[in-house]
Amino acid sequence: MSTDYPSPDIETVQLVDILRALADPTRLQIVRLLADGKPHPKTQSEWDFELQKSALAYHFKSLREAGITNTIVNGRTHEIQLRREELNARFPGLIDALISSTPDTSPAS
Amino acid sequence: MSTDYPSPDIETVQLVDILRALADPTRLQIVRLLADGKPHPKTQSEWDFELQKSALAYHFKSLREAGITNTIVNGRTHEIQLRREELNARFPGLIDALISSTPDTSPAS
DNA sequence: AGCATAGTTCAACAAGATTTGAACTATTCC
DNA sequence: GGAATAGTTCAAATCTTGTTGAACTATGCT
Repeated sequence: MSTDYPSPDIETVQLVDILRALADPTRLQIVRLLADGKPHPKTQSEWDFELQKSALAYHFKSLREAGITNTIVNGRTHEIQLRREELNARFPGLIDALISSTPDTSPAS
Repeated sequence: MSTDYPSPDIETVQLVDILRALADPTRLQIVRLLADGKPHPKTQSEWDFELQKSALAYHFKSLREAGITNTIVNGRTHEIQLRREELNARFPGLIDALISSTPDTSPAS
């Protein structure tokens, strides 16, 4: 049957919801890895988080529902893709700023 | 006595903490109102949120601790100021993207 | 000193977010 | 059809956030 994974229309997406979705280390990291704009399989082994697959599914769903990603169903595997162009049109500069910023700062030595 | 309101060194500020701080409608709105870079008094009547002063104090503290604002003590009144230049150097384009994006979208009619 | 004003802190509560494991659905392959 | 693979959903447990009201600290004013 039509198992469908709808993302909200970009016009209805609110900034605060984008921020809430990205205000989590796991999801921020996912988005950074999606930065190339290409679809990435949801397959647990592709992501090296120490999380159960149900937790990973929860984060993927959060990102999709916030309007950040699209889901592409491909037989038995699913892929997610950053909605880079749409997000850029709706919130100019935001995604670039998030992705280009250094992932982490090493402690002062 | 020295009642002090320390903000973290900008170099130690992590993006995810900035995002967590801004992932709340009240705090996002505060930051938008601070966009002019000038100090704004914390005085409850200056902000028209429907919140107790303790809740407002909680949000101001969250923003300061996340590294987003500075506190300026001026006798019995306090002011907060967006750390615009420092944030811009640390996370280029981020604050601009947040501030320039439309505050809200009206529901489709 | 005494009082008013500005703001903070604290404990308690309510509401939300995250994780886990188990059960479930959908798809592919033999 | 049956087994394996990929992913979702659900309830339960736990943790984190935001709000309130009351008590408190600090400063200014008379």
